[in-house]
Amino acid sequence: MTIKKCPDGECKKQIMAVHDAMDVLTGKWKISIIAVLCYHNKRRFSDILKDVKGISNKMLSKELKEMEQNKLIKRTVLDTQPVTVHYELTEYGQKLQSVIKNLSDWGIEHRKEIMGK
Amino acid sequence: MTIKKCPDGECKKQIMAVHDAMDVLTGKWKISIIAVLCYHNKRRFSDILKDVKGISNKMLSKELKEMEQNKLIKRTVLDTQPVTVHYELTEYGQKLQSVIKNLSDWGIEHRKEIMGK
DNA sequence: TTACCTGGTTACTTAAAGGTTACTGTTACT
DNA sequence: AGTAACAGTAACCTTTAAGTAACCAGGTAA
Repeated sequence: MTIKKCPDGECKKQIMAVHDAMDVLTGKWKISIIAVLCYHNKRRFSDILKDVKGISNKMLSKELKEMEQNKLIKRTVLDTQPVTVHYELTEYGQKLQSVIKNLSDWGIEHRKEIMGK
Repeated sequence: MTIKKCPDGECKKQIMAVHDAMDVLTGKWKISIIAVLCYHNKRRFSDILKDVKGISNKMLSKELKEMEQNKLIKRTVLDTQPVTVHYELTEYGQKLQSVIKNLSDWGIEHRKEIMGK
């Protein structure tokens, strides 16, 4: 990567786009939820509640709703005895994985840098 | 990218690393500040204040301080008439650019996806 | 009938992030 | 003497994010 001067306006678009992406990833829980859904392709509400340590049902419900609106996950209601609900990453949501990998790689380097290498 | 099952513990490390990276990038202003410092290699406090629209001196001061602690930027006090201070990305901070590029690319796709393609 | 499971919602409270305004100290200009 | 630029600080207030606890509806099983 080289430092490139933005041809006027380009910079702002890029900053907007980064913020769009960040909106989807920020908060205390979203990344953990995405990770769970990477690991177990399909997962029920109460399972995710157990997988993501510390999250409350309120927060989980809220985050899942947001992520569904953002088309990152798909919600499926199953016609079982006590109704169960499946959540899974959409094909599109799975594209986040490379973004997350990238962040994670930098984060690992960062920790080394700060903690003293 | 394929969905890979984490060999136990790997997942948690990755999630931690992503959160480490996010800590550095979240908040309303940090990405804009980094962008400004990408564009003009060196920049004074009052200039950044003008470049980043809407930021207050309090916030700018706070964010710059944090970013300096995280070794992303370098602060240089110049011995001029009214003292001026230069801020610039460290070599290490410049590595964030590929991360930001990645986020931005996904963000652009995301906006298309949500707004209706 | 009472109690429990699932997947939530609602109301209330606390903690963190961010905004606003005013102020400091230094030098220089008029 | 008064004002202005620079790089911040401090005090105070508002907004947003998150936590806690109770509750609800539909169905099951004892």
